[in-house]
Amino acid sequence: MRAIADRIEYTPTAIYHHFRNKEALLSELSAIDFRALAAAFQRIGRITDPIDRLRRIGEAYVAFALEHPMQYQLMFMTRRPAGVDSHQDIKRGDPGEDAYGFLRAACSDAIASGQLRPEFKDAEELAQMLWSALHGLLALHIVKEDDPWVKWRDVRRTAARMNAALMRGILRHQ
Amino acid sequence: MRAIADRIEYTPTAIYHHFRNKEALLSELSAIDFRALAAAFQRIGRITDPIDRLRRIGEAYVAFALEHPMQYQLMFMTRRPAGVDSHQDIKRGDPGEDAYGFLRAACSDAIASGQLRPEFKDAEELAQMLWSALHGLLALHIVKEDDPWVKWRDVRRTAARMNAALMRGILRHQ
DNA sequence: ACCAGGACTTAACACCGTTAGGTTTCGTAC
DNA sequence: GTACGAAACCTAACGGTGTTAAGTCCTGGT
Repeated sequence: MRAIADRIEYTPTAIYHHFRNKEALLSELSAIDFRALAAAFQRIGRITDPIDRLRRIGEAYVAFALEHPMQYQLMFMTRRPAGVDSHQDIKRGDPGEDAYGFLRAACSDAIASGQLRPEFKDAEELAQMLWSALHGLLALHIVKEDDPWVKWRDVRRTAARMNAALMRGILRHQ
Repeated sequence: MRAIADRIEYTPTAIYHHFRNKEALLSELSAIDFRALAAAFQRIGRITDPIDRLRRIGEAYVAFALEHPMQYQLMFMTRRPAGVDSHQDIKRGDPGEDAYGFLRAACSDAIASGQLRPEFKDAEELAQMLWSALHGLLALHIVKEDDPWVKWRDVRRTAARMNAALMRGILRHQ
């Protein structure tokens, strides 16, 4: 808070007239970033083949994380302590919902298209699986970037291979 | 540090006679946990089929993370700020190396067995892919446990599905 | 008996998020 | 034109954090 105050050339206390506390400020920043991710997904549009759409979502997700690593950490790698929402918040839709909803919809469409193996019939579970896999690569790369015992390969390439393998693994044919 | 001091009924400063600082203490705790994970992997043994071995490693990894979530966070979800090693440390093998090495060896064997698709010929990359995918699920589940916009499915089941899909996706036949 | 060194403590430092209380600024109503 | 209320902002301080300087105590070896 003091560092921010210095940067904006105000007193630390000034910030508290605009945000309830540090957590509220970070939540707002995180919400902005979530809207940016949702916008990036929206730009993909409703590609008719849901499988292709899933592939594109994966690519866009990796690109976003690599282009905005700090934001990515804030959004997906720090626990946000369950907003107490002291003065009854409008409780408007969580901004994370949009991006996740876009992925879930694509998963739902993919299931409906009948191209997936029969064990994949829960869109929520499928979405969590695909999302998590890519997240793991990005998160580990950030956290264990300079751990000597892992010689990191190019993340973009590994992510592409992972995405391809995962897609092959869930598809009914081939 | 003060909380730890309270628990062990010593003064905070007493800790500094055994550890250079908080980071050194956490590093040591992390190292202990890494040795425990390596031991769990060692217990799997050298199953002859490397594919089966990879599957078992994945299961053991998930089990470890779910049984020791705090330790998992310390090991894989917090950045450890590149040990400055002021007074020349013995630089003995990083304890994380053992567990990761076990996985990498299995990947190497899998590649050598010729059962994998031709694009997978880098053991390091393959290890990072398989490890990351499972890590992502576990990490997101911890961080986004009570975010309202994700209805989390049973992690163990999702992990099993992910593992299976990933294996199918890297295998040459089927 | 001495003393070197380890184990431990007291007191304090600088930093952090946060708050109580006071001051300034400014748009609006009379 | 003045009064007023609210917003914007500041000073000073609180309690908490990791950390350190300096001193005390205890113990084992010569």
